[in-house]
Amino acid sequence: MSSNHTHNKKNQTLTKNQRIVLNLLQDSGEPLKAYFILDSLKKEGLNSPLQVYRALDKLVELGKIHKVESLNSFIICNNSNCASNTAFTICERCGKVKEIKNNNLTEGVNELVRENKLNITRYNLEFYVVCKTCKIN
Amino acid sequence: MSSNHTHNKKNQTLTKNQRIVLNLLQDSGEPLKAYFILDSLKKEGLNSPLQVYRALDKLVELGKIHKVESLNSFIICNNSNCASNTAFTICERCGKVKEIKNNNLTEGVNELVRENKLNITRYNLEFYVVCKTCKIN
DNA sequence: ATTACATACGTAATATTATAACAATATAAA
DNA sequence: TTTATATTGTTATAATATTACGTATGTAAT
Ligand SMILES: [Zn+2]
Ligand SMILES: [Zn+2]
Ligand SMILES: [Zn+2]
Ligand SMILES: [Zn+2]
Repeated sequence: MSSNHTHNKKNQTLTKNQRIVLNLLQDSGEPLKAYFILDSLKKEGLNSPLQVYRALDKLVELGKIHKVESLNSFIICNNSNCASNTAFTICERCGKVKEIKNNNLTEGVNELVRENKLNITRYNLEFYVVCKTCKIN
Repeated sequence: MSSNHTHNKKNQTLTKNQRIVLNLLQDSGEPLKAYFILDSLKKEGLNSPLQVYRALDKLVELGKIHKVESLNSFIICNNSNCASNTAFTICERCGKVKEIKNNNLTEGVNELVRENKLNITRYNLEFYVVCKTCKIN
């Protein structure tokens, strides 16, 4: 069923619950809310919020997903190695979220952190935008 | 009672509920949670969550306070004119929150936004740190 | 094999954070 | 004054997240 087979390689160390939650986020690509995940995975055997939250916590810890704080949502990591540092653009009109990849912005932030001697352990940056699609309309 | 008199000048356009919520945040200086604010202001006549949330919403809109998204908390604006752009450091050990003022960092972020041609309407930056006090211990 | 330890699981209950819906009142324009 | 807009008060409810408790499973040391 579904697309489990496409992800087995990467997710082999995960438990069943962690795997099915990750797969859902992977297949969606959008930020999803915990209770939406719960509803979506009832058929896979998830019955309680805690099962979802525990899986989400673990996946966040592993850096495989991120929490979009201002949306109370979780999204698949679109980056190979952002560890616990995250940067997103969030469209104010359509809600579309994009993880900002290894580009000038994240490099620049690192520089700023160095310059300002901030003893940063991690950061979460949320940029609210009007995306290209919404700009046209 | 309390310290209303010290803030009247600034807060004259505000309604009663907005004023007492703002005063509490002003006097505290720390991020406070909505239900803590509610409990604290029962004696001032606030009875329901909605009264607090409505005041908070308005104050955020006016830029007088900010929401610290990852803490579900609200903090007085420590800056004259950050409008809707915010940047905080949050100590991972003691929870202390500082709003980053008009310094290299915020200027640098603005520059990055320009360089990357991001069509930003506003941003919220949360830097997790170990503060000086916690670093020593 | 047995013990100890850490991690994960399942379930129920509860806590925390936030909004919907509706009637009333105040404030500001027109 | 009439009309529109914003704010209030109250009750109920929705949405988000954690505590508590007992069980199971895997791993490593004895
Ligand atoms: Zn990522
Ligand atoms: Zn959009
Ligand atoms: Zn501010
Ligand atoms: Zn600290």
